[in-house]
Amino acid sequence: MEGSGDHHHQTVNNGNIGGSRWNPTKEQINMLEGLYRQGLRTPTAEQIQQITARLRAFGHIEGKNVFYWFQNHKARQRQKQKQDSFAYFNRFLHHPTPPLIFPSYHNAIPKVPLPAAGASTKRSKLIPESNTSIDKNHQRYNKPMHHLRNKNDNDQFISSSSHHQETLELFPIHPTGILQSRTGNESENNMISTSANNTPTSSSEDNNYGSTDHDHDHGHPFFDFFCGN
Amino acid sequence: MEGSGDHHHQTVNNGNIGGSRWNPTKEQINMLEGLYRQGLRTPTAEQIQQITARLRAFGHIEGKNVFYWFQNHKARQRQKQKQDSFAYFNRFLHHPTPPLIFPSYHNAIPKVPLPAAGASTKRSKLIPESNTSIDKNHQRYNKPMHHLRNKNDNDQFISSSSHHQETLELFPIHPTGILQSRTGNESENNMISTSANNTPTSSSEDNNYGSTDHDHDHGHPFFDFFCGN
DNA sequence: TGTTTATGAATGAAGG
DNA sequence: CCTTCATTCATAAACA
Repeated sequence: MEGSGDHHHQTVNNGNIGGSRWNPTKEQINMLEGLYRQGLRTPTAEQIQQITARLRAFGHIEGKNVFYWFQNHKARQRQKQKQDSFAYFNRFLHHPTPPLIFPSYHNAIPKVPLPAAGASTKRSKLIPESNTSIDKNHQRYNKPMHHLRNKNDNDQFISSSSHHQETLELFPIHPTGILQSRTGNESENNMISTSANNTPTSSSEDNNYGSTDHDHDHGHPFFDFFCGN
Repeated sequence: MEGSGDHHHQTVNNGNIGGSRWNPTKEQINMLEGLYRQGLRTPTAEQIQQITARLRAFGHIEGKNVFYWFQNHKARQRQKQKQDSFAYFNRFLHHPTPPLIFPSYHNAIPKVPLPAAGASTKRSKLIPESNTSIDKNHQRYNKPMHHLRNKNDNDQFISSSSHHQETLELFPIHPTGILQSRTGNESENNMISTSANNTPTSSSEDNNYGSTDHDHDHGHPFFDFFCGN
């Protein structure tokens, strides 16, 4: 029925055409919201598959649309709610007259998150974590520090400069022709090159080098800019 | 007009000031991508140092930026690949006319070998549990791919091949009281909790489930067909 | 029809 | 490495 009229200028793109961004139909949005209200926050892959499949009956839709929708919706509900709670809180501050006490037996609490509820947002951590650790075995960069940066040259945290090495071998001006496999040996020159005949040939299996290289089509020097371009 | 102030209008923050998050310049991205295509996936500490040093010539940048960039880029490229393979795989599943009959489809998805890439997919992890009932349903949507202004018809996502029956529980019509899947078990879920009396069925922010009738386009509970039961 | 708002999409940054 | 959150960008939609 709803499809016969379509008078609600649902705009175009429902038919998947256009190429612009996905524009959900009312039905799709209703369903997504319904799911969200049911508690669905971050659907799994399977869930997304199912949702997408069902929603497809109402118009073009892809898995990523569902994924993004939930991401955005959750994030925005949260931020909106944050503001609300703030306003709510402010109201209390400005209004020393609470409307009424919540009945204890009736649980319809408006759930006020209260921005500063102690252990709130864990993301706002200020942990005194001085990361900057290196893999003991491979001298690998481990989680960088998130804050407390020098704003200058704080990159030295990486290596203890125990062994000096060519500082700029990473971007050789001349095509050395060898694609390094860092990690192979700290002593080795852990730098990539702009070579064309660089086949990982993975000497070391652990070396995460050409494992899934499905997107590298070496054939031309990419680093001309490094060299001068 | 570019004489001395060769600052492209790359939005802001390229000058390092501001304190916001790193906003890579085009040059920086080009170089990073170039390195990536050359096979660099997880640069070592020294490599990061060098890369950072080089890229700093184009704008403010820190080691952690490079570190994160590689991590994100790698992960997202992989996701993209997964999406593609899934779309490819799904094509057969959805079409009543597959080029050939499927050998087995009960469980354990046959890792489709990527239509366009030779992805060896040795990373495993991405799926088949097949046995052991540990299945905690951990397979999540791995982020959709981001096609650069390119409209593609691929959707779907990682599979996980879990033939688990959770399929039906995804959309419970009636408030069973249990959250269909893992959703708010991450601890942080949603801060609120003034009373700690949170009902699992209803998330947190939106507690108006079912009755607010803001979604009445169809004359039937939108989830009954979702249930597909 | 130009401006504002809502929201899909992308990605840097972390946490675990 | 994988998952998730926060920000931001881009643009269709809503509005006056």
